[in-house]
Amino acid sequence: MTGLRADNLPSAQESLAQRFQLWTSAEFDLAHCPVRHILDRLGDKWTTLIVIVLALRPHRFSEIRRAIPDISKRMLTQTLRDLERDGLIARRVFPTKPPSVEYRLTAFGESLLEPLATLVVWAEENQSRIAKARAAFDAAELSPG
Amino acid sequence: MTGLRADNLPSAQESLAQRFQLWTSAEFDLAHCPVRHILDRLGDKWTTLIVIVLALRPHRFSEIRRAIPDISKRMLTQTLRDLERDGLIARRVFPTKPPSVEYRLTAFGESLLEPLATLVVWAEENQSRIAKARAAFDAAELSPG
DNA sequence: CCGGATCCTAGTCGATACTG
DNA sequence: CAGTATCGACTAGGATCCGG
Repeated sequence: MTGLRADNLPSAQESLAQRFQLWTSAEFDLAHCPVRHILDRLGDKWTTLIVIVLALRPHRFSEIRRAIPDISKRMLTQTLRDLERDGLIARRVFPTKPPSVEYRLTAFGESLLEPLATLVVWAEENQSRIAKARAAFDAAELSPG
Repeated sequence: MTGLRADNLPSAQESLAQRFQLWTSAEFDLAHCPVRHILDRLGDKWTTLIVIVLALRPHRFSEIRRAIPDISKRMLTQTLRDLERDGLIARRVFPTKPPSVEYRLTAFGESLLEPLATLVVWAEENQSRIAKARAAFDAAELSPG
């Protein structure tokens, strides 16, 4: 407790730091932590977007492409398969002609929505602040040369 | 409202879907959305880990390296600079000899902790479930093939 | 001790063409 | 419509050497 920097932190944040503490303790191998794999996956270029699109309602393959215009078929296929593999989305084929395939979040996938929304909301609320910080930083780098 | 798939969603999740709905509306350009840049940054290989380490207390450069054994100097330097540029961490140089440099979260950086923790906790709680889903999926791929 | 500069490899992703 | 296969560009990131 005393080892933590709790000077100006509300107590909620302090317990949060303790939570991370467990996480970084020696018995926990940060280098090979399975949580890292999950975060890597979530952090990849398309996963989050696709999950958000499917959060609205089930979509067909082409619908997702239209919703995310700059994704290629290749990446869409691949990311959908990864998400299916992880049990976050379900794939359902209708034997129509031409065939159609529907993707939807599983209940498990829906459980990810709330944590994800927390982060997205933070990003939304702070994007201008980050943009300003970047501009200020870049400007400061040039003047004192 | 009726367009949403609210069949088996608790109402909290429903409003969450509506939140995403705004986000994906036509006026909002998903392809060039600034939020994507932020999530990309957060999702990169090292950012999250470094933020978590600094959440515990300020660290010196070498301390962070020890906390995250498999990061290279190159990537640590680069990621720290990016985080500083975004205003999430502060860099302080002590003119000792040899010099030492301390990194700590800014107040802004601390505001990221809670959303981040939400996601990390989810990942922690569900890692075994994902591992099982992957194993099942991979097994199913081989047998009917 | 901190970290910049350079070189180089390995994985990632987009474009294109093709299948069922 | 919903993919698969192949190729080539791009880049993240590790190794190494060097400077303050």
